[in-house]
Order: sequence, then C-alpha cells, then structure tokens
Amino acid sequence: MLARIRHDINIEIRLALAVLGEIPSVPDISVEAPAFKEHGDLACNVALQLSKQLKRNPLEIAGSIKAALDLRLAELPLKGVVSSVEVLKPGFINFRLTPGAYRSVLKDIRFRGQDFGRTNSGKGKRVLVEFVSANPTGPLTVAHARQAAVGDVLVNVLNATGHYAEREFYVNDGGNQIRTLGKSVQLRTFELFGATVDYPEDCYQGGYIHDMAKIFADQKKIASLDAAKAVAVEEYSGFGKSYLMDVIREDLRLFRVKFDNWSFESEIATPEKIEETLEDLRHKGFIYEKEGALWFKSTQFGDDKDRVVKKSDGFYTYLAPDIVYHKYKYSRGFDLLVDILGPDHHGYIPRIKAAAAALGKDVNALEGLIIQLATIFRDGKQLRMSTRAGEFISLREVVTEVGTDAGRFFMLMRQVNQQLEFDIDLAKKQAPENPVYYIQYAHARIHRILDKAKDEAGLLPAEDFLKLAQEEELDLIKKIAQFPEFLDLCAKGLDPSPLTRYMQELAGVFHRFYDRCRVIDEDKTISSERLALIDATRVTLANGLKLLGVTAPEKM
RNA sequence: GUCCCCGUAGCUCAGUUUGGAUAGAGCAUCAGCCUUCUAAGCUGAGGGUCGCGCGUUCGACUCGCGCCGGGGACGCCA
Repeated sequence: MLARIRHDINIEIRLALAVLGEIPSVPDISVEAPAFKEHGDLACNVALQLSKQLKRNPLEIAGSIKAALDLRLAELPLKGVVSSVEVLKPGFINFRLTPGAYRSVLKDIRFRGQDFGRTNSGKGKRVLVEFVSANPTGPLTVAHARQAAVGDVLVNVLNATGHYAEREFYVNDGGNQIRTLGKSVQLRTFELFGATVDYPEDCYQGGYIHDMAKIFADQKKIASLDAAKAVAVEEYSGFGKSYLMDVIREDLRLFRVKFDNWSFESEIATPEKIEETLEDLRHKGFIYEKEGALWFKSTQFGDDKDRVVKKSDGFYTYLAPDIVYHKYKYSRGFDLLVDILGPDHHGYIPRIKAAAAALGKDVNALEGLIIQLATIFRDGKQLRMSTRAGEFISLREVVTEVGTDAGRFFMLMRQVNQQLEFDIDLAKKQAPENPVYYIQYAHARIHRILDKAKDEAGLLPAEDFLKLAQEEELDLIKKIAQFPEFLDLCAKGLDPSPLTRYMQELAGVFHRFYDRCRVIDEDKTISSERLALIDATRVTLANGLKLLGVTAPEKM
C-alpha cells in the first residue's frame, strides 16, 4: 500500500545520504504528501533539516541526494514506482509516482476487502474508555450526547487500529444526589395531593420530576397526601433511580451507543471498600484530619490544594468513592484508562491522578479527556441552557429533531477540546450543504452504478488494473489509501474528529470523479476497472460510516 | 485573584504536537453545467495585516515573552 511505498522511499533516501559524507546526527526522515499537487506525490524535507548542521546550502544537499536517487530509479524497490525525482526551491526533494504504483495500491486495497482500514498500530493495547457516566438524576442532555458520540466512536476507532477497547458506564447511584432525587420526587408527590411545599433550590428543578411523581403515585396506588407521607424517602429514591436509569438506557439506545460494561457505585464503592481504601491511604500518610473532616494530600502529587474525602457531617464527598472506583479500574488489567469528562470536571483530573499516584498506580496509564460543550443553534440563535434552573436540551430532543445519523456526525465534527456549534437547521436539511447527506449520497450513488452495471451491462469489478491512469482516478485511489492513516491519527489523538473530515474529503473526491469519468462505458476494460475503483470507494465509505455509527444507505 | 482553553476568509472551522514551498476546506454570495451511471452532484470567481507587538531563526500561522479581546474552571457540589 502507499505506506509501503513511503517506507521504501524513506530507506532509499537514508541510503542516499551516504553521498553527503559524515553526518553527525541523522534526523528523522519524513516522506509526506506535499502541500501542492504540482509538487508531485511525495516530498521530503531532509535537505532543509540537514542544512544547519552540515553548513551547506539546502538546494545543494538536495541536489546531491537526488543524483544518488536517480541512479537507483531503475533498481527494484523504486523501479516502476517512482517516475521522477525533482528538487525544488528551498530544498525539497519531490517524488512522482507512476500510475502503475497507484494501480498496485488499489489492488492491495481490493485484496484487504472489508478489512480495509484496519491497522495493528495499537499492538493489542487494552483500553477502557469510560464516558457519559451520567448520574441517574435526569435524562441525558446534549452535553452527554457529545460525550456519547465521542466515546462510542473512539472505541470503534481504537478497535479498528489494533487496540482492545471497551466502553464503560459508571453509574453514580450512591451518595448525596440519590438522596436529593428521592426528596425531589417526594416533594413533587406531596404537591400532587395539594400540599404547598417550599421546593428547595438544591432539589432537581426539571419538569420530568413532576411526571415521575405522577407515575410513582400511580404505581404505588397513592391516593392521598397522608398516603404519600407514609412512604419512606428511600422508596422515592429507589423508584427515581430505576426510572431514570431506564430513561438513560433508552436515550443511549436511540443514539446507537451500547456499553460493554456498567459499573455501579453502589456495588463497587461500598462503605467498607471506601474505609479500606482510605485506611490504606492514611497508612501511607496521605490522609489527615482537619476541622472534623478527612483530607487527602493531593498537593503532594501536583494538585493545587488538598481535597476533602469525608465531610465533617460524616458523609463522603464524591472523591472518596471515585478513588475506589479508579482503584477498581486499575485492577482490571487495562494498559490505558480513558476518562471522558464534561468541561465542568476540569479540576477533577489532577485529583484523581493524585489519588492514583498515592495508591502506587501508573499515572500515565490514566488519561482524562475533557469534551467541550456543544451549543445548539436554531434559526441562527443559540439556545440557552441552565442546569440549575432545570432548563436543558435533552439528547432525545436532538435525536428526535435531526435523527441519529446527523446528531452523531455533527457532535463529532470538531476537535473534542473545542466548543462546537450545532446547527439544528443544517443538520435537518436534506441538501448538499449538510455533510452527512453529502457523504451518504456518495455511498448511494455508487450502489446505483454497481447495480446498474451488473444488471444491465453484465459488468463486474476488475481484479487486475492496467488502464487506470486518469487524474481523477488516481486522485480517488490516493484518497482511499489515506483511510488507515486517518484512523491512526484519530486513535493517537484520542479524537474522532479527523475521521469526519476525511469522510467529507473522500465523498468530495468521489463526486468529482463521478462527474468526469463515466463508469459504465463502451470500453469494457476501463469500465470494470472503474467498477473496482468505486467499489473500493464504497467499502471505504461504508467502513468509515460504520465506525462513526452512521448508516450507509444504498439508495436515497 | 489563580489556573485552563480560544482568537486564521462574511460565518463555521482545518493547519500549530515535530517551524519550511503559493495559509486550506465547507457554508454563504455571484457566474456557469443535466437528451448519457442519482443535479441530494460538478466547475469557476471574489473574499486573508493568520488578534497586536517584540524576540529566537536562513525561514514563524506554528516556538518564547508581553499586551488586547472572547470563553471556561476554581466548594466539606458531582
């Protein structure tokens, strides 16, 4: 494939460096696609890198290297692959590949079939990606939607690049927020039966609590205020938790996110486990008592202040069970633990890393990823959200309005550490300016041609390639060949957004090809070779869309 | 106050990790292209002091320092 050609050229350059005499430190040689098409297919800047230490003009160095390479053009690794070597202005060495080289790339891609795109660069590394992990105290919001899309696709990409990755949802079903949830449902139930209650600000404000109160009263056959008061607050909590877990599971199902593991705080971070872990930390000297509370010395590990783990009222803070949970994650044999978090958890990472260090774990095996917010725009105006006032846009509203395909794709379009503008009107539009439809349309178009070629002309894709040489054909092969590189880029950066860009580029190159090259043509040879080319495009589009969790329609 | 992120075309963003060629794309605007495989497509044009200044360098959108502007985080909340 293209990577192999690059590798061969890389080695040839390295050998050619011998003509320059003694080189104190040989730099990493990079062979990349040049910025401009006129500069050829591949370029190397090694002459520029060397000019300083050799105190020679880069153009001159490049010239010497080119001379050495020219002598090798008729020899095997380069023969029939590189057609010319050129030296340009500041000192770049540019390579032009032969059409035959690209035809052999296409043959390799066809050989890989459905597996095209998969790499081994992860070397079997085991990765646990924890994401969403919403408290069961309300439906999922657009913020969760972005985290869900990113986490889900990241795991797909990791698994496609030689990692063993799993999706994990951690349910914070213990502690304060569940008590508050129970109290919220209880008070709304009291209201249902005519009581005037002073609804506290720290209770959940969303309208869904009212709905839950009604459902609970129906289920429990509560018919009066006295009956409502006779029910223990724990029952309200228990109902609230299981009801909202069902809501969350359904939200995720609609968004096509399926978790491999569900971990429950109530099972992992039991009071005994918490005490045991805190005792361990105390024994190591990282826990101390002050003002009636227990503090964790996170400052010893780079945090900017120490953190309370057990409050003076005897309740644990969120940190205590989270330390236990991370200890548990470490114990499960993963090489990398990825925590995908919302921007409000910015300060959380140093704390949990400090805890990992205090427990003697490898801090580098823990990666915290902050996913910035998605702001929703409709009619050109930003929709405001305020969790405190219970005004939020739910994941379900987005999915209902724009669909799962567009919802997922739009959530992935920007780098994860950047805020994202989600244009509802654009996402709904079935028009070319909507990138999702642009990509899906390319896939559907190809299906149409393949079907038509088979049914009406009796043509099947070629297995050998002799004629493909036109610019649009080679451009399409080049773009397809980049697919594995983009997947590696996503995996390395723990960010799926480059894949969305790649898919748009691939669709664009295909649409241009379609416009200029007729597939079903008089010449049967060229027709069947082009059929193989568009079939490779189809496979690549389908594989990419599958990783993104977006459907690949066969007709539109 | 402390810390973090951001500032690139009218708009939304790539490019910055590892400094190199003429700073790219989509949308929007304008002008074109369907008797032929899906026009949900294609082609062309206009549009830039890469926030500002200084520094390092043969070379800075990219690195360093200082400003200006925008956003966010800083609880015995999670």
